[in-house]
Parts: sequence; structure tokens; C-alpha cells
Amino acid sequence: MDRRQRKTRKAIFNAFIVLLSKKHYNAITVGEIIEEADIGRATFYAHFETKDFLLKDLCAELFEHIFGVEAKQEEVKLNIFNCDMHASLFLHLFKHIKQNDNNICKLLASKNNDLFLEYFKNGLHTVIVKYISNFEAKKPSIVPQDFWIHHITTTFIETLRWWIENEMEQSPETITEYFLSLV
Amino acid sequence: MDRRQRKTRKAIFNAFIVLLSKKHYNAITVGEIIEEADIGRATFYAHFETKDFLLKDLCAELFEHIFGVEAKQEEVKLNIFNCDMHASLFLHLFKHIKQNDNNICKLLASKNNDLFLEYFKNGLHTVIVKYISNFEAKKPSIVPQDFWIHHITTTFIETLRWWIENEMEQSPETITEYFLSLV
DNA sequence: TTTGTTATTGAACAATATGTTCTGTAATAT
DNA sequence: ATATTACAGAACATATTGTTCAATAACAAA
Repeated sequence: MDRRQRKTRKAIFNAFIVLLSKKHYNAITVGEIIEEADIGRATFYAHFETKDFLLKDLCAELFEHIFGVEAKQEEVKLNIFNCDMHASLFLHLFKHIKQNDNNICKLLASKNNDLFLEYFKNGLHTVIVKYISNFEAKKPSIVPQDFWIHHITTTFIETLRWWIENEMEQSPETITEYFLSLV
Repeated sequence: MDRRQRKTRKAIFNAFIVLLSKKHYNAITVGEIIEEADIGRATFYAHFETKDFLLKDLCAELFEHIFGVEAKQEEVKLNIFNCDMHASLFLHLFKHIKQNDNNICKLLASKNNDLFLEYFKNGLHTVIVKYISNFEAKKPSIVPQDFWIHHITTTFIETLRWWIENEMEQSPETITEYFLSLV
């Protein structure tokens, strides 16, 4: 990819995240993104069809970073935590999110972010399906499998939300304990 | 309130719900609401400052109907279900929502509805706080009280969402069983 | 360095949406 | 019956969207 394209794309993503941490997704205009990113109007539309596609692409990058990379690191970590593998996965996710190197928190805390939440749930869902066997034992016998997976996924996200609302006072280890005690 | 005002208000609410079941909240314009409700432009703005306030007022009415009335009926129902009071509360909510007399389902299933979700959570939260003592026994000892309440609230909502996504195939009794087995 | 390609700029543009203001008319309450 | 209030509908200024185009700058490869 052309260096200019990379620069522009990055500038737009950064501007978008800055604005998302200030105001609702709905309230953000393309004009504001352009001004914040300091690029031309036509340039924005050369990169993204609409604001929704911008969010979609931003999520794709973030989640590839989180879930893609995590999945690989997980393979390695298995050697260390092989006694309690699924615990280490979630602990790792919580730690990764706490260090906030890619603005997940801002997006999770922002309003009108359910498009983002949808993408986040999809990524998480894939990971959880991979490790569902570790949760079989705890599943109440009467509930269907997909209901149980849905529950684990949303409980993780809502745990995360609660954590962020509480300014992440608790350690990732504590939050992981909380989360695992629920499912 | 003037009869004309009531009529207009109702027409706007109905039009809004019809549109919400067809397309995303973000994609709905005031112009469309006006056309669907068959009222004048100035009339809309005499009633609602913005689209967001319209949603807010709509939610207030719906939840007053659900949680307000439910809370009172609950007092009565206690006589019938007094052996398992909290179970009857949630069963009652699921039943009420299934009969869909006030379009909660359309709103829960619609996209870009997190403003609605926020109001729904608030209403539900209040009800659950009232009955939290019934869940104390099941609370894992390590988690804080407000975390536990947050979890019950969101689990209810996500159970509801899963149910709606599955076209509500299960009976309210079954869903209540599922829900209670989680918390 | 030179050359052909490609991204960016900035302005201009039509189309659409928002929210306000106004006047005449009709419904309402007492 | 009368004074009050809500409504219709048009006109309006303003803001946002998404497109187009010609000029310019940055790029990759020779």
C-alpha cells in the first residue's frame, strides 16, 4: 500500500477515535473527521464509502489485532498455563484491554456504539466457540448449547463494561476471577 | 392534555415504531416520521425537540407500562406465587413481552437501538434491586453486590435478545427456566 | 534523475435533512 | 358563543452528504 494511503488511513482512524471519545457516534459528522484528520473531503470518500464503513474497517483492524494475535499467543501460552487454559485466555484478554494500546475502552465506553459491539461480539464469539469444551462442565443441563455460548460471550462483554465504568480499579486477575465465578 | 395533542402524540409514536421495525434508528428521518404519521412538520417539532427525545419519551411510556404496572400486579401475584416470588416476576415479564402488546420486541430486535437499551436497563435495574434479596443465596461470595446486580440485569436482557432472535419458539416458562438456571 | 502512475487537494456542486417562522384554519374547553 | 390552543403547510436559512473535476504533489520503478 502507498505510504500516502497508509498515512491518510491512520489519520482518519485516529481522528475518529478522538471524536468518539468526545461525543456520540451519531453526532459525529464527516466534516469533523476531515477537519480533525486534516485531510481533503474527497480524500475521505476515496477511502471510506460512509461513516459506517469507517467504523467497520476500524473494528476489523482492532479485532484482528486483539483476537488474531491473541489466538496465536494463546498457542504459546498453553505451555505455561496448561493446567487452566481457559482462565489464562480471559486473563490475557483482560490484561490486553487494560493496557489499552488500541482504544478498545474508548469505544466500549462511548455511546451509540452498538455497531462496534456487534463486531466485538462476533470476534469474541469465534474465540469462545473454540474453547467451549472447557465450559461444558459448568453448563446447566437444561439450556441449549448456543444459548450457553451466547451467555458466556455477553457475560464477558458486560463484565468488561462494568469494569470500564468502574474506571478499571480492579486488577485483571480479580476481574477474571469475577468473570469465571459467573460462568 | 388536549385530545388533539394526544392524537398527534400517538400518531407519532405509532409511525416511529412502524419505521423502527423496518429500518435502523439512524436511517430514520424526521421527514419520514411526519409522512408516516401524516402530520405537519411544525407539529412534530411542537411535540419533540429531536428524534432522540422522541425515543426517550416513547421508552418512558413503554416502561411505565411494563415496569410500573408490573410492579403493582406483582403485589397481587405474590398471593399466588408466594412460594417462588422472584421466579414469578420474571415469568410474568417474559409473558408480557411475548404477547408483544407494546412493541418492545421490535425495539429490542432493531439495530442502532442502544439508547433504547439504556432506558430498558435502567427500568429493569430498578425492579431487580427490589428483589435482589432473592438472589443473594446464589451470588458467588467474591463478587461485589453491584457487579452481581449488573450481571442479573444484563443476563435478563441478553436472554430476551436470544429468545427474540430465535423467533420466540420457546414458551415463557422454558425461557424463565433457562434464565434462572444462569443466575 | 527521469518518467509514468497514483493519491491528495480544494473548490464547486446537487441533493437531502434539520429546525424555525409564519399565517390561516379548525378543534377544543369553559 | 367565545377565547384559547393546536394544527397544516409552505417558505426559509442552515448544515450535511456524497460527487465531480482540474491542478498539484508524492510515489515507484526504470
